[in-house]
Amino acid sequence: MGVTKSEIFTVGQNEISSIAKVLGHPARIAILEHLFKIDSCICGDLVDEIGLAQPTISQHLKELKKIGLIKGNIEGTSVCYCIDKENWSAMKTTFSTFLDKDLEDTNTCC
Amino acid sequence: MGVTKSEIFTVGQNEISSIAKVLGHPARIAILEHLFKIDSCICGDLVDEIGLAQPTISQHLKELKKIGLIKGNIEGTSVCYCIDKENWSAMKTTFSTFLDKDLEDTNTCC
DNA sequence: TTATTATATTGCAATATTACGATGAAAGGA
DNA sequence: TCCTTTCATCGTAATATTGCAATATAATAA
Repeated sequence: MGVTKSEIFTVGQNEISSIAKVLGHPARIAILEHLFKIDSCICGDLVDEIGLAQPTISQHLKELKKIGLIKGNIEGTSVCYCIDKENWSAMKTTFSTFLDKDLEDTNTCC
Repeated sequence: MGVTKSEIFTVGQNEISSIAKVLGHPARIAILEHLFKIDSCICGDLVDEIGLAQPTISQHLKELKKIGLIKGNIEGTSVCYCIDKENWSAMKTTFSTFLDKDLEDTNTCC
């Protein structure tokens, strides 16, 4: 089927998994790391930097943009992509809350 | 093609994306949350709890086990699955390092 | 206007993922 | 032994993802 049954899960579970899904590709991690590193970017740089074809990079940028982790400003014929720091922080909070679940309990079993 | 070109990315990028990919499904988030909540579990519980067919749950458990986030102990006819806390901590560290990249620089552009 | 540059979109092929019915395997109970 | 319970695996259908060539679009330059 290939279709995730999102409707049977909570909003929170879908939110976390949606973020994780977007982060679940090395090209998108590489893009984000590069954007953090130079703190401003145009798409052409990324094509050279990462080594995938231009349409492929464009597609990955679209995914990152869709969940709001990056934003792009048109500057002449090129586009300046950068991290959306506000959304990045919000995402980090959401994700960290999930990651820190191991701190909440002290029981042990196996 | 559907094939990720892992070889052009760094070990770190592949590591982070691999973890994220596994967390990129709400059923697996739900499983982890449930395991944290009751801190011990058998697979049957998860089938009732989550609402997917038993083979589907089993498949998701396999994915989680493959990257080491959970472990399973056979107990009679059932299996006791639980979080592998050591690996969970290691994963959290890896992931947090990536998430905290926004703290490393102060420049702004867009 | 025409050409150039930079990025987005379309279309498609290859492969991966999700889900589940059917079946298998292993342990315990009757 | 045979049955039941519990979970894993197999096989398969439907859909999603990845990647790229070709093409479209938009802005600027000549």
